Amino acid sequence: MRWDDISAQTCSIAKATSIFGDRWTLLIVRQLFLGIRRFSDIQQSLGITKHRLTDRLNRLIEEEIVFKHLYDERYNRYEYRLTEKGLDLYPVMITITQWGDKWVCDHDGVPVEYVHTECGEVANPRLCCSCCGKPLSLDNTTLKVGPGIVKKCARDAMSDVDKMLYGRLLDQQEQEP
Amino acid sequence: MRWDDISAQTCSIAKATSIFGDRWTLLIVRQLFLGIRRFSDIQQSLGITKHRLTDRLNRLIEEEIVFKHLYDERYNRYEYRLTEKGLDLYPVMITITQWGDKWVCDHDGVPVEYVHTECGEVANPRLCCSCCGKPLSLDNTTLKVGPGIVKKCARDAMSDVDKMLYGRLLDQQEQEP
DNA sequence: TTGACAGGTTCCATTTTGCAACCATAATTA
DNA sequence: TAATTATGGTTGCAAAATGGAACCTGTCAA
Repeated sequence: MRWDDISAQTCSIAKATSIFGDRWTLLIVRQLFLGIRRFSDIQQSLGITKHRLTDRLNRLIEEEIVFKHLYDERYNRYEYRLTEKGLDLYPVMITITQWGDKWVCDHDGVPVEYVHTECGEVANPRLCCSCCGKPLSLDNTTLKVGPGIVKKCARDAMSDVDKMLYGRLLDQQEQEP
Repeated sequence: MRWDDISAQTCSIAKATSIFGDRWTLLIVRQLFLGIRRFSDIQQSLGITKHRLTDRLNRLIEEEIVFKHLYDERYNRYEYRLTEKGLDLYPVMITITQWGDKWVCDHDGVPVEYVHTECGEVANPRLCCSCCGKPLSLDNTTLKVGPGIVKKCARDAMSDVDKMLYGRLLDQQEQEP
């Protein structure tokens, strides 16, 4: 499978991977969240080559995750900022951080903590059900095929990849309607 | 910066990126979550070459995210399963899926939905404060340096990368104790 | 006028990936 | 019994992505 074909898949993780599945992109986004926005600051703080950084930033701009903001008209200087689509990656950054904090952290402990300003406490974010508010886990959730697959199935437009990925789920749901 | 140096950083996102920052690893983990566990099934369903899949699975085993499980003694056949460390990636998978569903989904709609079995509804998972239970967002959270940085700072052991990343946060907190 | 800085681009070597062929073991079929 | 198939790989080479260093352009500051 070629790289372009991955982004063409129905799966949202595949599409996200086609954007972030490389050495640098997620780290660049992290810098932007931390307020490191200028080309040279990002470049030096990451130790990425200018070449690669130019490339990745352009990709992020193409994907409308980042935009260039003129912060100094006299000098014609730009900084890179997250769009709404980019800012929406906040939960992803948080869950990755938490996984890393738990499993790959060094003995000194967690490097940063999230504070919930409304209650003033360290937040320790966790995923909850938007309906009843209770915490979600692997044990109390199941997967269900959504409209994206149901529609494709109805008009016989499922790709081979889709069939392998979601076929089992579809079969289950057809048996117990 | 070389690839090995990235995993040596204090930042949890950097460490996670050093594991998942490639074309395939996250997609392999997705297959495992979906119950696609055998070498040839993963290989065919992803369109990854055997070569690469061997490589990535071994890396995941090294990182103790995946382990080999003998499922047929007669044939000496193994399947790949997620360890606790691997299963703990569930929130990451969910938040990435949600981001993808919102921003890069095709017009047919969401491919899969998460159902909360306790309340029976589609879950639409969101991050909440473990202390007060209220939803978290970029607007109601702030970052604070944790023990990992405080300790390194105290014994003057912050790397240059750490200083650039967390220096600003540290300064802020020293000013307003 | 010289130097420095921000923000790149160009060129080439190195590393990572993709593709195809091959291999070993065990089971199944002819 | 011999040939074929399935699983789970390994090997070798070409193609693509990445890293490193040098170079370029526009602006300002000394």
